[in-house]
Amino acid sequence: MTGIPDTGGVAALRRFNRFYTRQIGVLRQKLLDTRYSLAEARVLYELAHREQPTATELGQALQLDAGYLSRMLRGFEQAGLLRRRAAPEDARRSLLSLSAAGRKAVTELEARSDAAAAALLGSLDPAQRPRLLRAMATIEQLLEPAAAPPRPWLLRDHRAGDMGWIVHRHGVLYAREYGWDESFEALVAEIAAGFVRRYDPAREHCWLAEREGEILGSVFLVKESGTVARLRLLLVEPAARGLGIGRRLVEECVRFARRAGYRKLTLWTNDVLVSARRIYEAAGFRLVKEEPHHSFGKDLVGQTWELKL
Amino acid sequence: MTGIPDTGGVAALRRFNRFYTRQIGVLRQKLLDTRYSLAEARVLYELAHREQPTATELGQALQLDAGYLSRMLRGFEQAGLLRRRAAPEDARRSLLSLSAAGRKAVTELEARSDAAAAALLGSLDPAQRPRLLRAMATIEQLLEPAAAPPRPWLLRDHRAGDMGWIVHRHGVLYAREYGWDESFEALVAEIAAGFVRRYDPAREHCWLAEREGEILGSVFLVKESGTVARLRLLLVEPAARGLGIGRRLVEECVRFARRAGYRKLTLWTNDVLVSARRIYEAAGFRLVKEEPHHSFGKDLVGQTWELKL
DNA sequence: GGATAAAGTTGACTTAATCAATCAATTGAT
DNA sequence: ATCAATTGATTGATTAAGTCAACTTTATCC
Repeated sequence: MTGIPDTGGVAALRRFNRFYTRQIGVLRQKLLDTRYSLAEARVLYELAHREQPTATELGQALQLDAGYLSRMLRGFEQAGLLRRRAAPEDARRSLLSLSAAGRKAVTELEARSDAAAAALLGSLDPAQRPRLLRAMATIEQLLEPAAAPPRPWLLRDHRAGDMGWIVHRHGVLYAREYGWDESFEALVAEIAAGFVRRYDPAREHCWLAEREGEILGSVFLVKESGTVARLRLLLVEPAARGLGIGRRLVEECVRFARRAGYRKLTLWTNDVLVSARRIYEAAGFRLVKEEPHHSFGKDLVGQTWELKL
Repeated sequence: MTGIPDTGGVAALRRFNRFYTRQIGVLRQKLLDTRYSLAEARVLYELAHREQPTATELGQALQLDAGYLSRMLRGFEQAGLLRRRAAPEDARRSLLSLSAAGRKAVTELEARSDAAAAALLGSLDPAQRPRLLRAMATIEQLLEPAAAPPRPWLLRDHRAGDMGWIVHRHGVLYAREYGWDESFEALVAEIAAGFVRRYDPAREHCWLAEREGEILGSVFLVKESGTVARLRLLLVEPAARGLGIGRRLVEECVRFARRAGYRKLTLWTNDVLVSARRIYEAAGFRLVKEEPHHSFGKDLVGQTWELKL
């Protein structure tokens, strides 16, 4: 029965659909005391956000009947909201664009929608707002990955809770991807605790990659000796791989190490971590030592990589 | 400008509303090749899921015009889907209930909705389904806390990633609620790592309270000596307080300690943690020692509590 | 150059939804 | 006990929303 989800999931999904149908109904009410219907408002919105669309284009985007849309557009034109221009290369089509009055109407509608959305958000505990927005982004992303807007990520320094998060994700991901046992998570916890205990801001650093409050990756740079720095615990979330986050984190370490006056940057990893290997190679690291060991419940081959600074 | 959220949030919320309007439109299409409109389908659904409702009750629940609903109900009655019975205590009202044919119609509609929902879920990577459902539950909960269905929680043993999670939440919550610095998070990391390193399953345990994959609380019971056990790192998420999770976690420790043959259960806490104190008192712990100390960037009063087993 | 298709329009129509008026039963105040 | 006010439900009248099919014009493909 693969592909058939459990009944609980179906029921929950349907409940959410009923819930959000009501929710949208409530928001629609706020639109309805304008002179535009929901369909009209959506057409106006699309007109404002597209470059000279054709009627067919709008109809497909909004799943509207061509005849219905045709009349609606004529109405807009008569009301002075819309201008049509024959398409130069195809006289059957008209290129649609809003007039100044049309743009004004859209602006008013947008203001209303903004106000309704802001009211909804405003009614929430500020601490909960990011949770709501993140949940919405998750749903969009899962249901329509292609259309979801690109979300930028950035680097930041560590703060309360980050050490635990790093331990958590190392524990989960290495168990899932390589079957490593709990002793690895314990090791990461010890390293993270040691970092905080002996943290020397001038010579050590921790970076986290974050996207809308969600941590996507992390790395440590710690002092090994006066001239040698060590890169540790490079991690990128599976969902965020391929965005160049790993490369960026390593670059940041190299730059910091240079500036802090280290002569050499070293790191220890294992041969199974192939995508990390590629990042180290690209950053100029050289493999200087390999030796088998038994750790974390597995037979592994440890590798030492170095970069002259 | 408190209460006015940032524009980014408003834009994201509106985008989600547009997105889900389309989403619901797509699902509606699947309903539309039955002989019932969306409004009719919703009325039938409510009829099936309520005990002898009145027309007004339905109208309020679904925000339908009384006249529109009245005609719709007459239609259902003529089609043999609906039976009305005069309310014994108020002859103006009729109690509505589905006939066998009505229940059959609802069953068919439900099957369609189930199929549409299952198809949507089925198109997803199985690993992502819980993420979708959790995101939906989050939205429901945030936007309509009262109506969201109660979600049961349960206790489980620890597994990969849990130690890190526990460190993470301690770090975040004690920083936020009490302003403790990073050395506390480091201490928790050391304790968690030590637990894993020296774990003795017969005499030690870790419990986590979980709700739909989300961790709500945790506690450790560790060996102090042959006859003394120590309760450590009791934590309950702010969003889950008041559900009795803390009490349950402590009870579990006490039960385990008794069964493992310990003579005494001890714990160390700080006087600022007042709600934890109440839990310990209720479980029968006695405060045996208090002493001021300076830790985690604060002046605190440490407390030792004990329970004879 | 003729068949075919696409973009858009129009007429005819059905369904959905709203509003106001109405009626009967009930409630509450005196 | 009586009567105004309220409530539950229905009906008539009307408007808005949406669909379907026929049709015109222009473009495309052999």
